[in-house]
Amino acid sequence: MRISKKNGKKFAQNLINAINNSKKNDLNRLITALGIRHVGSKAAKVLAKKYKTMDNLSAASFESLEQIEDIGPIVANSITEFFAQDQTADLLTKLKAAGVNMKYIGEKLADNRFEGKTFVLTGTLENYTRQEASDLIEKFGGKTSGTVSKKTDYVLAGNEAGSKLTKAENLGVKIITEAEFNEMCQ
DNA sequence: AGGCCTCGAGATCG
DNA sequence: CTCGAGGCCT
Repeated sequence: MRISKKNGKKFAQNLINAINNSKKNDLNRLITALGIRHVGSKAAKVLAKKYKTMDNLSAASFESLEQIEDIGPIVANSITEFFAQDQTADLLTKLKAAGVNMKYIGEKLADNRFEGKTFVLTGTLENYTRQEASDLIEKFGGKTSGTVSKKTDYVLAGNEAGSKLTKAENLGVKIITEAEFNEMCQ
């Protein structure tokens, strides 16, 4: 499957973003920006960690991909088809020539205080962007998700929190304020 | 069946 | 940003 007209606009925008952010780029961000079907930020992270470099990923076999946790046959197929395209190879060559980082940067603190904990963010935070809060949680070994379920450990609620807050209350999920979150990160 | 990621669309805000 | 629909994985 080639890149359709429908996806062209998004593709171009993602490409621009990838280039602009290249200074602090980690591999997972670049993978996300490629706009591979069924591969968003979560899957990109898993792929970056597994293959370490874009070269390794582009050469990955269907069998190899399918064995990865959370990656099934549909997603694996989507990835191999993407890298089989001539224009993908051209694109990667150009990005490389432009100095875009193609390697995984494994950064993790020794502090795993949030190990095994799942957070859901809702509302607007005062001192963090969503991205920063999310990065912070991950550096402490925790995870962030988009939907509240009984598996959620904490819902970090900022101002103007939405329906996730109600759902958290119904499920009896622990709700924390930004101030409480700060204390947990001290 | 359950969980949640991905993606598109419509409100939000600087 | 938030939400809902759709789809993938276990």
